[in-house]
Formats: sequence, C-alpha cells, structure tokens
Amino acid sequence: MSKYDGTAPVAVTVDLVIFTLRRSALHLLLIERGKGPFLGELALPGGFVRDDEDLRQAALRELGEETGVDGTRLHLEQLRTFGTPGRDPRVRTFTVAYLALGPDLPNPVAGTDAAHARWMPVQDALTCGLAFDHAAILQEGLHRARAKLEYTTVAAAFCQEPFTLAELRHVYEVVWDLDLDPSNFRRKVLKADDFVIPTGEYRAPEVGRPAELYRRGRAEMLFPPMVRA
Amino acid sequence: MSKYDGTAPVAVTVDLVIFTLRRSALHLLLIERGKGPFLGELALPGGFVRDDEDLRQAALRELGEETGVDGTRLHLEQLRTFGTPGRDPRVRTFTVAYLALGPDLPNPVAGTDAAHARWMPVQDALTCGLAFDHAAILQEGLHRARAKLEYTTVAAAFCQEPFTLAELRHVYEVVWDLDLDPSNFRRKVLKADDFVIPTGEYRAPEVGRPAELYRRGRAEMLFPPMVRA
DNA sequence: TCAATAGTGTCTATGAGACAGTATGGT
DNA sequence: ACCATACTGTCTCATAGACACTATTGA
Repeated sequence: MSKYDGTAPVAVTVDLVIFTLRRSALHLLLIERGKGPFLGELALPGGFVRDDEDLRQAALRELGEETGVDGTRLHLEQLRTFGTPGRDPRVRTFTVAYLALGPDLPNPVAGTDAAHARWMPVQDALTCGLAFDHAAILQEGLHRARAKLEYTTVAAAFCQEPFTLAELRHVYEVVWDLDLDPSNFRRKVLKADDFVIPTGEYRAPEVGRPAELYRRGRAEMLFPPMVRA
Repeated sequence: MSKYDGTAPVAVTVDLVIFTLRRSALHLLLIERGKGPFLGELALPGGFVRDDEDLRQAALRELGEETGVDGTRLHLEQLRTFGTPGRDPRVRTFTVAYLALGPDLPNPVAGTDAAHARWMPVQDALTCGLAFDHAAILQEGLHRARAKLEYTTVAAAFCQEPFTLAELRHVYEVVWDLDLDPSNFRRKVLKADDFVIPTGEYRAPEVGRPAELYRRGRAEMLFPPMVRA
C-alpha cells in the first residue's frame, strides 16, 4: 500500500544549471561525481536542502560552494521540480532545478568543493551524457534561457559591467546562434526603457572605433520584445 | 546540527491553482480544510505525492478528486515549488504548485472528496485570506496565467469547444480586465497560424447575428504575441 | 424597422529588416 | 591611407490601433 501521509523517506535537493559566456560560446558548469550512484560521471552541481534553508538559499549556497562566486550578484531563478520515481536509484528524490546566469565566471578553485567542477561548452554537454535526469534539466534550462532573452533584460546578466552594446549583442548571437544587425539591435536596445544606462565612458577594442560603455538599467521586462528570426 | 543527507523528515505535496471562467469572472477552486492546521480555513486543493507517482500524475489525481473532472483534458503546468521552512507548522513541507486552466467547470459534487470545495471569484480569493502560503501561490498563478495569454494559445483552454471568437476574446478581457477591439482581435487571431480552426458551423446568440464556431488549433505559441495596453 | 452582435475594410502610426553612409580609433 | 568597428540615417514592409461600414439574426 502506498503511503499517503508524506512519511515515506524522501529527499529534496537543488540542482543548478549555471551558464556563462566564455570564449564566444555558452558554457555550463559540471562536476564529476565523487560518490554514490553515477560515480565518476558528469552531473549538474547541487546538493541536499538543509533543514533551516529556503530553496533559494540552498541554491545560492551550492552556487558559492561550486563556483566560489558570490551568487547574490548573479541572476538566479527557479526552473522546475523533477520528481519522477526512480530518478535517483537510492531513495525517492525531488530536485528543485535552478537556472543561474553570469558573466565570464572564474575557473573553479582547486582545494575546495569545486575542485571537481569544470566549464564545458553547452553543445558538448548536451551530447556527452549526464548523471540522473540532468540532461533533461539542462535542456529545460537552455530553453528557458533562450526564451527569456526575448522578453526580459536577462541578457545583460551575462555581461560584466560596464559593457558595450556589441558585447550585449554578442550574448544574443551566441545564445540564439544567429547574427543580428548591429544597427537595428542598437536602435531597439536604446529605445527600450531602462534596459541599459550609458556611462559616458568609452573603451577601445583591439581594432576599430572605441565603443560607449553601459550599465544594466532597472527594467526587468523588455518591451517590445526582441524577436528571433 | 543540520542534517545534510536528506534524511530529516520532510513531506512533498502538490497544490493546485485551478482557474475557470464562470459568469464573466475568473474563478478559483478552494477547499475548506477539514483537519490539521488552519482547520476551517480556505486553501488551495492539494495533497501528498504518493510513492509511485510522478509529480504531474499527482496533480492530475488531485484535480480529479477535487473537481470530478478528467484532468487530462485540462491545461496543466508546473508553477513553482515553495519550501520556506515553517510554511507548514507540522513538518518541513515542500509543495510543488501547479496551474490548471479549464472551461466553465462543474460544481464540486456532494458526497465526494470535493464536498468541501467551491468556486470563488479570484478577486475575492486574493483578499479573503488563505491557509499556509497559498495566497502567494495564487498570486504567482494569476501572474503566470495573465502572462501566458500574451505569447501562447492557452486562452483557448478556457473555452468549451466549439467556441466563437467573441468567447475567446472574452477570456482575454476577463483575465486582463480590459476591453479589446473585436475587429482587431479577430484579425490577429485568424492571422496567427493554427491558433483556431473554423468548423463552418454557426451558433446564434440570444440576440444578434450568429457567429462562426471554432476549435483549438495545434499551435501552442502565439506569434506575434497578443499585447496588453 | 430596430437593436444588437458578427464580420469587413481602411487610414495611420509604429517598429523591424535591410542597408547605405559617416565617424573614429589603430597600424 | 587603409582597415575595422562604432554609430547614424533612410527606405520599405508588416502589424496594431482606431474606427467607419456592412451583414445577419430576433423581436
């Protein structure tokens, strides 16, 4: 007989889909499992939610432990909860997946929890085989990130401040894997209310005319939305 | 010391934000709690996830038990998981919130689990005080439903097939609480690919010219999106 | 015939795509 | 001078909002 009262042994974890932009490609943080099932395989960083923690707190803590980065400065949102029976062979486990986006994040530091973590291009991660149902979680995270660029301002979360409009455009081009017209992109971004704020400063690229630098504006929604061809 | 291994006693539930359109107002299904904490107060329908159940299965089962409706014909999507410590005074409880949308659903049947369930206008539900953190869950469900009308075809989930374009427009007007130009609305819906499919049949209203009847098309996304003023 | 709702057509403003042309730096 | 990139301006097309107009029913 099934248990109806929630007293059956269950575990609750958070798993993180952490994206960053490195060397013109979208990268994902993966860890190599050091114990338990799927030992030695690649997996999303994550862990058990503690007794006294909120879900978001748990995600922020794992983010810090795995990347060494102060997660409070990253974009972090809940993705979806996965709980299909058998997804963890040990015990019924529900995992609350989070999506984190950040500018070119540092390499994991040796000698910490993050020692077994590394960045991998998302295209590779999609096909290399991940532990548990993490491939499905990654798929969903990628889909969410792509969709959110359209109608929100999260693209700026991938940029280190201050940034140029070319860098911001580059985010769209990499995540969507297409080219955008620089002229039309500029017009759209500058017309949108409070997407970016000009600093009046300029930065010279390796070659070509210096570009003006911007910071993130307060707007979270982008209207009208950016459209994918 | 906190437990790190997920063996602390925790419960996992699903809670449902079920919206339907009745008498020109958006309604929410609420139950009166018959036991436990918050006894006698209003709450979202929901319950424990069983050992052998997927999360979506659990949501569908609760939906059937609470409304007597075959949930497989309703729109059902996961909203977010809530797990703040203390949200349930008995035991650490994580609840996976689901959003369900359906056409004018029947009244809960006496003599079943649904006996203590009833429909309430959303405007009232927002202010009447709900058990646990259900007010926050409702808020999020309402926000999600409103947002999804913009760029998906879920509005049709509120319509009993076959339906007229006026009925579909009415969904937008009620959920968004504004008026839409019938002419422009028709143009937009018919131009969108596979949003609705004409049946060739007509239905006469109480007064006025009969309107053509439509069925839901296969499209899930709406492009270009419907815009709120 | 009238009221009420369904459906068509049209004018205008706005925003997007395409792309020409100008500005400003480094070599 | 030349190249590469930043930035500006313009033409055209598609779509949305406003709204006038026609069509079809019941009373």
